[in-house]
Amino acid sequence: MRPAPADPTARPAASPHRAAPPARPRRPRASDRAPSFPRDSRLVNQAEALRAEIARAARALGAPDDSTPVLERPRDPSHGDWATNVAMTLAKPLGRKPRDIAEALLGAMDLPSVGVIAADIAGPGFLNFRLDPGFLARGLLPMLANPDAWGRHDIGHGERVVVEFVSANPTGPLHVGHGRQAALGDAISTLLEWTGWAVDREFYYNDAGAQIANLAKSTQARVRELAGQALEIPEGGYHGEYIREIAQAYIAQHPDDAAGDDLAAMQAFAVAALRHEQDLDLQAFGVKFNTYYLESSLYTDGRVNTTVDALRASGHTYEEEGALFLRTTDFGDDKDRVMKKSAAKGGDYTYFVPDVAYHVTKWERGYHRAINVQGADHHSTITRVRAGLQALDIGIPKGYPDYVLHQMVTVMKGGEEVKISKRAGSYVTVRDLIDEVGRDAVRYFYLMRRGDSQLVFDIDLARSQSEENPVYYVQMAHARMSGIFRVGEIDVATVTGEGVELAVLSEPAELELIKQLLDFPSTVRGAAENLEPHRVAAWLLETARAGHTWYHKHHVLGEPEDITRARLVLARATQLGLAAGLRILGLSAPERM
RNA sequence: GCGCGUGUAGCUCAGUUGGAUAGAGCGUCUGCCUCCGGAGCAGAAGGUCGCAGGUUCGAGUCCUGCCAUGCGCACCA
Repeated sequence: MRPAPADPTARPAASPHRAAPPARPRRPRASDRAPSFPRDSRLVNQAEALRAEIARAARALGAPDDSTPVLERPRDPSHGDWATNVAMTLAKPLGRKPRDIAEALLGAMDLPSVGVIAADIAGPGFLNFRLDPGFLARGLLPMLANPDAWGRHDIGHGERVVVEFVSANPTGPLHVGHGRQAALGDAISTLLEWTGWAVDREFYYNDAGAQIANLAKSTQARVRELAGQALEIPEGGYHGEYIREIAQAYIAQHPDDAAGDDLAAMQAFAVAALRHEQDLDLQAFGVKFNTYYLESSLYTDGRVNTTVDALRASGHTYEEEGALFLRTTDFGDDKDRVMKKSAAKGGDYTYFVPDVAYHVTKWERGYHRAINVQGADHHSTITRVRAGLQALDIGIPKGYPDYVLHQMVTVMKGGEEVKISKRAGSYVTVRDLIDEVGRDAVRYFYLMRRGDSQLVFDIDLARSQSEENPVYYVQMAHARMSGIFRVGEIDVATVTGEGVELAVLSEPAELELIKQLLDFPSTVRGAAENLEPHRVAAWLLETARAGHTWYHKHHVLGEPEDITRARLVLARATQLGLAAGLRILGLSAPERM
């Protein structure tokens, strides 16, 4: 069992005691994004260079300084490598026809300096650019020179953010919904790290309250059953097989209480056993948390009481029929919520009160951004927790914390829905999935869809080792690229691209692959800003496809030397790109399969 | 009834923050195996983007109203 709770002072905040810090926007929005164009020569890639040049020309024509040229890769290759719609968007502010503006822009741009070899005006005013192949391929060089930096951004400026996920009650093994949270939370955390945030992954244990009491009574029922009494699992208790195992272990270690009279001891024992079990589940899944926070500690250290007192003082509470209410309707809820039950109902605090106290600690621990990953069935907590934080009026911004909700998971096997697990009884566990299909496949399947669509986990597909399984398809692409260096006995460290004529990478499949790889940084950025790891999964699949296509069509080894040298650069870049994407999602990048 | 989601190819899903002829995988059909790994590749068919309005140069994407569907709406957590 871990020492609990996480020591809030273990990692000093930047300024934990600053009074009422300025509110931070919850997340960058399109409208917040500074239309900044790098003006130095160390541009991230060609796209940025081209964008900057378009912006420069646009300003020269009198466009407002904050106009942001949108650059995109046309679906139709005949439209060039990059296209922009600035001429259309500038039509109104400049009071000119889009096509006229497009023409003027072309005249004002220094095309060769950004690698453009052909540009034309199409349709209502699109500007299409075709890049010099060699110029395009040189965009891969920074990747080879510094693989660890490729795709990273500094959006967070090192600010601290806490991502809370899984946060299961220690009342049973983790179920498939927790698994989705684990995969999502871990990938979102990694994405935030890649974009310049100082991330802490936190697990909040609901180890207090009614569910834990139920756990204790369920354990007691099993202990007594083992002592020869009739089994009487209490209402709302836990029926899973694992409770019996815990009871057996309890009796073995507490021979003096074979009758099951010490409820407190059984509770402590069961919680410890299940926390250990959940740790093993997470270990099997490869998810690590920096901090664990125990709900029970909020009671023992007085934070719950402090929070309740502060809420009372805020004037947003009232008593009715012996219960204490928080007037959450002051903050957009549709009805007020009970904070403290009436004496007749036991007089306990309802669950969201410690939750509010807990989120106060997040703020006080210096996290001015907090993200909670939860199942959609916990949706109703959002309004309550936020209302509580607002009622306290201690400078916490309105949208704090941020929530990423995911929809339910159903598991399919043999064309039928799987609903039960042997050990847990009433639900399928993460461990069941990992045992069936392996960690990598579980992670990928969890992450390949948007969180807010329901997920059907197809065990048969996930365990199939063929091209129809996207995990194998992606990992195979990486293994193939690795295989080139293995077979050619080439040390990848020698593949730097320096002095290599990359213009020979002119085959359509090569250009396609290069452009796909160059998309990686913006994919990472978009995925991080929107907290949507599935974008990386989609990128991986497309990149793998482009890689397989290229690999099949063109040989790297055994070609004329200049071609081999250039293609080794592309193979290395593909290998690195795939490995980076896989790493973000928490998957391995095997060298051979 | 109210709140939050979701409705896109036969199936499972993307859709670059409003762009050009809506994409991918699987499935189906047609081809291709002496190759750095065929655990692969090339191609084809397949769509009134739930329905109806609206906003504008332009809508799968934004707005409104319906329809279907998932979750939630406790002095449970």
